Amino acid sequence: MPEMPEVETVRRDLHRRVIGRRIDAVHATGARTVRRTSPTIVRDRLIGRTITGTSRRGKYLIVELDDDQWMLVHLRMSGQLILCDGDAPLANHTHVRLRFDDERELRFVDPRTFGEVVVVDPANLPIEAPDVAALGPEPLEIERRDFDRIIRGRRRMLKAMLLDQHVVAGIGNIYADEICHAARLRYDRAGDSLSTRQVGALHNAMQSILSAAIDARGSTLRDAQYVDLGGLAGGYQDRHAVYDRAGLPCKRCGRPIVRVVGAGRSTYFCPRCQR
DNA sequence: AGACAAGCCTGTACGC
DNA sequence: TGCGTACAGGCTTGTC
Repeated sequence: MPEMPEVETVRRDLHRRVIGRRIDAVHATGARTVRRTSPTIVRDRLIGRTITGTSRRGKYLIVELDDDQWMLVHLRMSGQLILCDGDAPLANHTHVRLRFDDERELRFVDPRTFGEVVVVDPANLPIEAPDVAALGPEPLEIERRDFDRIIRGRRRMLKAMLLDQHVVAGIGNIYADEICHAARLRYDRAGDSLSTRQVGALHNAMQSILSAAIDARGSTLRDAQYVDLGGLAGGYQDRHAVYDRAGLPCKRCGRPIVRVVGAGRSTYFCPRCQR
């Protein structure tokens, strides 16, 4: 499940390996993947373009083109970006292929087809990609004071706010649970019940967990949905303190981790460490 | 064989 | 009434 650390890992790989490459051919065969526009539009906007940079907003990967357009990629649950030789065998569920001038290909592979690829004019972002324009601040950039104001100004559950891309952009189910555990706060604490000190701990946990996850090249779970640009797994899953560890001992206190289900999603936490 | 994994949007219902 | 909030449903396929 690619979240911000996984997307950032792919972005950094991409940045090192495709800057300056020209797109000579485009195969956009997965209509659902390019649903925001169409296969024809995606192809026409990409052919002949040279990649000039990369960036990221939340879980959106941004590939910057020489005509100032952006190719936006969202991996959602099962999307993968793979860079390989143009003659490498095609994986199942390959929906978009960009052939570069050096014969390599960037491929978007996505079994569940929740992910998407779209080419937009960033000057028209609120029109062409309103969801991207509406994203909240980056979790590694937001100041403690601003974070405090947002979190403590609402009654909502802590985890719901961490997951809300308008509040802070890039956190998903795995890191939300890990951050709450590191901050020693229950997932269901109401924002306005937290002290300044507790939100400070949350801010610190958010930045340290996400930074450590980026350093470890992200989390690859048993289903191996997330791999990096070269198809390799990340390393942060071995350091998860709570996620997918129901019944296993808490790494801090030794008591069993509990799994609860709310709104159709699993939450893992330690009832002793998190209050 | 069916539960489960989950991001994100939409629609709906609820409580204060 | 209205706002903020919570959650089910929809979309999807591979895995256990």
